[in-house]
Amino acid sequence: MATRSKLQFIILGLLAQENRTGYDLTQAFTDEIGEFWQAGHSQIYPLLARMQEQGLIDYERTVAGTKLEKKLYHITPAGRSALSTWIATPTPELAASKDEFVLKLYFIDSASDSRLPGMLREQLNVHIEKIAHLEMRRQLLFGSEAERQAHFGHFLILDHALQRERDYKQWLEGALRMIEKA
Amino acid sequence: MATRSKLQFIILGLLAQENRTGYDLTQAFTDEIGEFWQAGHSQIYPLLARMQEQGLIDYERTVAGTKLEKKLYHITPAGRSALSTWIATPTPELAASKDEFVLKLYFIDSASDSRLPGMLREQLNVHIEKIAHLEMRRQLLFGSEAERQAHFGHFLILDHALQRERDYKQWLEGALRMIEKA
DNA sequence: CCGCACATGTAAAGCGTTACATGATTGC
DNA sequence: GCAATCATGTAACGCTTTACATGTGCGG
Repeated sequence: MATRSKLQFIILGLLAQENRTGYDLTQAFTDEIGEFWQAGHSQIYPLLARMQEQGLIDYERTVAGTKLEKKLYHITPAGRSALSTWIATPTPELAASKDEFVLKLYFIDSASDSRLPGMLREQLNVHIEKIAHLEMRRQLLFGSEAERQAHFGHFLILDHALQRERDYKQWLEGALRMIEKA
Repeated sequence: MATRSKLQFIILGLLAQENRTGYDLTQAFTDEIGEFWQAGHSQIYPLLARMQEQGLIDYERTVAGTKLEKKLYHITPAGRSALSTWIATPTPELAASKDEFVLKLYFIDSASDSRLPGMLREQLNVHIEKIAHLEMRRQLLFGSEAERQAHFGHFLILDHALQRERDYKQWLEGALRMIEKA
């Protein structure tokens, strides 16, 4: 029964919001939900074809200009049903975080390892930039109370991402303090 | 050049600590580092063979009882060098977190969605249990200052995992308060 | 007319999970 | 003797990334 990828549900969710082309969906993984999930067009187009065969989605051809064909996909009732079922299904357990930096730390035994300060500071910069980026997006998307109400789930997870990054930053700063004392 | 999986470096790191069989390595992904990374034996055995061909590791056959062969792997100088290079390489960017629960939230638009309270509470339980588990491990592995000093990196990341889970819990509690007010 | 964005695909290679498959050792 | 654990592999399938491949539309 394999991994039953979440990608198809993301696509269903995005198509439930509005009709989109494969290209639009690809863009969404950069702009909208790149924070939470990633996928390239070479994964999306074949999956769209399979989902259409399964009746979860369908498309109509439209033409831009004189020749350029677009397939504008929309969700079917069966697709809506599958999406709804997925959302209602308990989320059993979270996978390991697979954070490469954390993994590297695992193999450093001594607090006085000469590589540690550089590694921690470099990572600190990465997260400081991430925080700035998330704060900007939060302001942009959810500056007003009305927008929070209209996309409450999105607001929640953006808020969560921001908290997580701030926590990560604090942890790195704490680690730096620990090794400085030693 | 493909993804250049991190798994091989984990194996190098584990073999740098002590010599192990494929079976031992598999166990390590349950006991020791299951918190941070996962891998099954069917991924490990073929990779060990490839790494041995590349000269990163080697093994000697040993026999338990009268017949049962074990391959006891050890890291080679080339393997140590590869491990060291990997650790020293800047960690460019973290992948998206791929948290399925967060993904589901993204598709919930309204704070009054009837599924929200149940989803949040269920997830809260998951994380409360995780916190308890991590606190136990922290106590078990790093109850004494000496143990923190001997495996500083491991201590740091366990501490980080714990902080992350506490943060997650607080976020869920905050979300629950928000929807109760509405 | 040039470059960038729009638009859609396929191919190759490796990663990762689940299932299939086999056999020995140890403790009860 | 039987079960749990030790021990090592292969196969099938799907996911994911990178690269290959092609062509249109639009604005300057």
